[in-house]
Amino acid sequence: MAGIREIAERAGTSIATVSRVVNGSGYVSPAMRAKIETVIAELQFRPNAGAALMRRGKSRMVGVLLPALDVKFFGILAHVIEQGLFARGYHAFICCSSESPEHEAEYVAAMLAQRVDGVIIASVSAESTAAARLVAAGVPLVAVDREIAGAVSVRADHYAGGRLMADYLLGLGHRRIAVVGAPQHAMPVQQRLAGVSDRLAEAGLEPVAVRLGPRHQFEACIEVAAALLDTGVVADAMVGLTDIAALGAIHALHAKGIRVPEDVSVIGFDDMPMARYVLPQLTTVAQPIREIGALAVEQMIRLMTGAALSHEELPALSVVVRGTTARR
Amino acid sequence: MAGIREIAERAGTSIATVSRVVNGSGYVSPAMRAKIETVIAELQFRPNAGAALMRRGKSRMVGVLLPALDVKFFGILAHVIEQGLFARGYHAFICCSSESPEHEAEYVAAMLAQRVDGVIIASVSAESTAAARLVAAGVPLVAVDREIAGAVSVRADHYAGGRLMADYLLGLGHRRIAVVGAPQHAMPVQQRLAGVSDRLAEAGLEPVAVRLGPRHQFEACIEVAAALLDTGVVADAMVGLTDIAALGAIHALHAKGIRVPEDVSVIGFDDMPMARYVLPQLTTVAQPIREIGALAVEQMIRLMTGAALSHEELPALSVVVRGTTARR
DNA sequence: TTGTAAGCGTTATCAA
DNA sequence: TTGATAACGCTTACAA
Repeated sequence: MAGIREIAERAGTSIATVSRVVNGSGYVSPAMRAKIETVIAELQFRPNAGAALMRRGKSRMVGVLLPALDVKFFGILAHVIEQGLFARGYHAFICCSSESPEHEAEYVAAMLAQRVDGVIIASVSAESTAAARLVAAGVPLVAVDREIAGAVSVRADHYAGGRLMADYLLGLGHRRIAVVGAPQHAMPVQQRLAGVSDRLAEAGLEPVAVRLGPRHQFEACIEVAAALLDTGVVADAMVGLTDIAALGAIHALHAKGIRVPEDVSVIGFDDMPMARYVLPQLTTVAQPIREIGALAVEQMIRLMTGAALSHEELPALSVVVRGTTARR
Repeated sequence: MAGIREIAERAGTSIATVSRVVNGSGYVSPAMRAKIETVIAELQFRPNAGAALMRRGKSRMVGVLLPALDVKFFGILAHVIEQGLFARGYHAFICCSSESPEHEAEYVAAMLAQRVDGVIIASVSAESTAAARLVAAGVPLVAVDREIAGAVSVRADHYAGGRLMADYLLGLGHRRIAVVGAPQHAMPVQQRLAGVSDRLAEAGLEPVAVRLGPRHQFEACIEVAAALLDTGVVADAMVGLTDIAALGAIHALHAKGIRVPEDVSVIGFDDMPMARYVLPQLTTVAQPIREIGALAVEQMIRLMTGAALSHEELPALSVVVRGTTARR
């Protein structure tokens, strides 16, 4: 496999000049550049990232650690982050831990070995040591959608979002409000729940029922909502702490012959594409996920370049009114 | 930053032995191993992947090139492939081209520079040169969901799937069948369409209307279906060449006050989670996406290890009957 | 504008 | 079971 040395020989120049051409650094005369580029193409030269990394000590790569890729939220996040990083001249090293600590540990080791310039980490399980190891290694760290000790954090104000959901339902005249959600251990979910409860308390109310499931999966969410309904509680509105949970509630309601929104209003959270798939379309609180991803990249760049962190506020959450809510 | 040399010094041994411990290769006495591991932990030693790559010439990494990560199909695929690769001792280098040739070219270069042991490439735009460059570089290549010259291909039989859709509708007594889909340039979509048309032809029929949109996005799909409906064609069943397209058809139908499945039956293709979100839930042809991902990994392993390729048949496609189809 | 030369941190071969 | 040593291919001062 042709190396820089062979290129230099054939082009009648030195390896230093070839390196300059390959990296676009330093001065090279147009004639020389053209000649070298020709030889590079001829010999199908492919630079060796290992050698470059060894010399440079850094890789212009940013690790992106996510718990899953088959979950829409993370898929979108990965996409936005990749775009942002690319635009700034960095490559994304996307890793998904698949909820497995073993995977996670191995990918963290791989990132460290790869000498990534930083890591953007999205809501990994609480008992994971990934963040700690990264911090210990002195790698710039940006947490997305959760807080991590020693790391900059970028996330929506889930508590405010919870208040918003309750507020909107209250404004519609609903008083008997039930809440369903999952996964129960997720911090954002708990914060939204707290927001809902607090806002209701201010109105002298409390949820008529709360039910959180362990798994954030459609079928499981339907079951959680069905179980709640089976207790016989009477609600005139239901809060889904995520869009999936709201969709689960709608299906559970439907199975019982209860109409949405005529009998019961339903509101979700996230505004993922799925919110628009149901009929009627789901009213939900939109989470500015793309802005979150973009801001995470921006903070990472600042961290890596030593610039001051921005204290920019996240775009506000907002209720997207669609068809599953109605005045009481 | 501590290197293997320093570790050796502090442990009172040679770098060769340290290397053996780090890589778990060769013989090292338990006592020596313990001592070295202690020092490694103390100094927070992190191996340098660049140096290792330079020496070894390969990275035990497999590139995974996808057009997007925020599309459910690819998210699931990436997830399955990552899992399979991990289980075989390889790391996945997941790259998404974001539909941009520029991104794609750069990631291909990065993969080449990284000396990946192989690349699994999923349906990238036809005019991309990615596959060609990879083939030229002699990198083992497995194409998923599309065919690429010079590469092993793993994909569902979309043509058969198309026939299956038509077949099922025909069996229900439908005769006036319209077809909508997107993106029109995608080979799988065209193959499904061919399957539908051929099966109808065997029954002496042809689609009452066909409409393909350029973008596979929910809103765009609704518009495509609405435009088809606006022409005034009378159909008693609609085929969505993807689940999204089918969902778009349902929404367009709904907007016109046409009931599903009472007035018009709708069938989709893929069986993504979204098929279950709508009410009634979508009847669709299930694509064995997880098996496809797993098989792609298996073929890649065989390619890399020089084993014979398997000629295993893909699990058959099947109609998942849910609520959007009814007897005429 | 181009060339010289000194490593970078490993792995693997061979010898002990 | 361990050690010495020679690459691996590149970047980057510094010199010319």
